Amino acid sequence: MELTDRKKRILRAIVETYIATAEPVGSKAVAELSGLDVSTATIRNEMADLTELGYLEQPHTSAGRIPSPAGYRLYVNELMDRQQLTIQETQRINEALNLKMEELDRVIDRAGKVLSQLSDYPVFTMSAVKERVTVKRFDLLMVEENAFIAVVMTDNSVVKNKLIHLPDQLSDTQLQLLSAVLNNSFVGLTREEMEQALDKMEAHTAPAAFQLISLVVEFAIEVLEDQSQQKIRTAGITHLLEHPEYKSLDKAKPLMNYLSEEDGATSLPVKLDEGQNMNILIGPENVSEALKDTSVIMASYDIGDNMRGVIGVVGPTRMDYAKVTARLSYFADSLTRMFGKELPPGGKPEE
Amino acid sequence: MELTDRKKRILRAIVETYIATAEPVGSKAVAELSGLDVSTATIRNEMADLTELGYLEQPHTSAGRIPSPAGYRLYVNELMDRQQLTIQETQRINEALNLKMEELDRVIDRAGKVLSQLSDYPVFTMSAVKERVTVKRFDLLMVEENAFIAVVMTDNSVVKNKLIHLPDQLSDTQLQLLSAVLNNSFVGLTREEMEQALDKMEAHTAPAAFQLISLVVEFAIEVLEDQSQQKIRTAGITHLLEHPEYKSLDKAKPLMNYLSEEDGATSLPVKLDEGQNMNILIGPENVSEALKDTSVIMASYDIGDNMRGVIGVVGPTRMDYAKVTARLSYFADSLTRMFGKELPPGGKPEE
DNA sequence: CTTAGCACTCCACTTCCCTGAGTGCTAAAG
DNA sequence: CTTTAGCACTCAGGGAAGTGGAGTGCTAAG
Repeated sequence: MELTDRKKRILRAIVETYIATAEPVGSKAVAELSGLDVSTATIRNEMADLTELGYLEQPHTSAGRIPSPAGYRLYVNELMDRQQLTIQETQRINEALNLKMEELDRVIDRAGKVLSQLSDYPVFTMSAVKERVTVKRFDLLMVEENAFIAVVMTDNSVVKNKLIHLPDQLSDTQLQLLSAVLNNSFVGLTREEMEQALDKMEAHTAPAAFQLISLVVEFAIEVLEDQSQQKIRTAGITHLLEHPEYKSLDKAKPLMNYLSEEDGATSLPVKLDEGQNMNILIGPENVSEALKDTSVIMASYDIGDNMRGVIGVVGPTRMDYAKVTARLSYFADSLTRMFGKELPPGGKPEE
Repeated sequence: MELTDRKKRILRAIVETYIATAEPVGSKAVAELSGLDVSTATIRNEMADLTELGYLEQPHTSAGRIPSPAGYRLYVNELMDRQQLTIQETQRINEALNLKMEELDRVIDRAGKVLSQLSDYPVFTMSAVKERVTVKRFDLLMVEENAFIAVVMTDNSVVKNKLIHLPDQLSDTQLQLLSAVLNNSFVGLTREEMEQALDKMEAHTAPAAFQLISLVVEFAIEVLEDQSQQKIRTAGITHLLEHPEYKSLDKAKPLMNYLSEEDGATSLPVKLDEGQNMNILIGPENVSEALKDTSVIMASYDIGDNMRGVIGVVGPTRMDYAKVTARLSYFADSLTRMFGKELPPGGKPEE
């Protein structure tokens, strides 16, 4: 059954006041704020209906109402105004992103921090993943007789290096030979394939040579592992403490721990279906126990080469959805615009 | 004036019980715990003396006593037992450090985390600095016609690379030429010297070539900057919340913010005089306002090549100094042993 | 269907009191 | 001169009781 327009306006007024004040909303407040020209008694009747329908909750008999998760859901789906960003905010974002166009990771880290400041909530970022990452080429650079630098470049254009010390001396020719072996046998392989190839090679290779090869290949494997790992970082956890629902430490502590422990954050619900680029999880919709009273808003950004990342905001269910989604989507779009292919026209902040 | 032995035992008992319980200590508790066979009245007299001398404080008339900063100072200087680590703990530390002997930064990061878990306090780490860092050599690797990898190796054996895209195509010969210029003119220079050399070169070099050179040199400058910067990281800030002095959020928030904002942490009092390898700052001895009710224990570790880092623990003045110093010094020693030259015999965990 | 009125509920806050741990002082004992 | 016992005093913390007020649900009238 569809709600009447008046019920919607009442629900909306309740959600928004509750978001702003964090306190149960009574019929009087609704009468004033909803813009409806009816008495509090009428409002009370409507509120009783809405409670009946499961959109509102009552902490105790004589308190006002607060939105239920279903109420929030309805709000974000239908009722919410899409907020605009101020010019200062867009500037701030742009500065944060443009800043020297450093490495991807660092830009995203910084993006997380700024977003956290703008939204007053903690933010998590997940750097992009690709299904199949392989090594594109190996380079070896002699440094001293017993040390060289191994440079590994992956097919998503990440370059990593490592200084490798050797027990024995090594000639230039040997190094070139090594380079040839590596580039012939280990290019284009994924991590697992490399491990297999290495195992197979062990049988018919001289131990000394094999040791040398595996030194470099193991480094390459590490690099690939690192690439395919979903690295989740969080920023601005302390913002939690600013919100009244985390005034009691007993409430704040578990969530803060969950977010600050890497392991915890790893299980963040960073599923984002293909095509969809913004997702809101309200309270109990979260799988993880620690997030039961928490909402998560996340957006994805596209990076070239099949890569995709997620950036998201964590806050109490009474989170300012309108404000956060506006900022978040602008961020995600900016990241996409910055790293990825062209954005289809229309994907601008003014949604 | 020297304190009598009995006064010292009483002070010590008070400090230790207060550390354990976080509550003012009364004469009765002292009588039982100090091991002295005297009445509470005698203890009271002594405690009155100690208060007079400034070693103890009284939150209000009829509460027990708590140690003053001077009392803590005396405790850490003279009274404190040097704690031993359990075997499990040393194992834990060793695992954390050995783990794959990754990059310096990561090892230290991880060390910070484990230390924070072991001590239940937040930990900060500062990576090492060297006075004069220069580039030891440049290497350039062609990737495509319009892109190459620049590899920069500094004299403290740090290797960084960057993928550089070009507007135009570049031949192998040109690349070799570029490499020669770089290795001839910019090796052995510090950041500032490089900037000067680059300026001077601009006058008598073809614009196209100069642009190419400066692309790489600017990257090298970034690398050096990065090296000479004191990078401070913190770990385990949420541990603060476990301690009763930060039960009220008003207390916890400023300190947490101070620690989690990079800028704030930068001003941490990481001075450590040469030769000294453990330092304790108690409450008001800290310069920064946010640390006034906070103690900082820090230890330095040596890394080869004139480099030195600091790792430290932040906690309430009522922090378990004995426990923390034991763990901290073992950590610092392990880091030194791992990266640096041999430790002089005797620098073992047992003080 | 809307509204005014009214009795009722219950949280949040204040006030008050009380308890108990701890103190300082004094006077006696060693 | 030091130690001890005794005692009156202080004060934070916690519970009990009381109160105000916001909000509700119901009823009856417009």
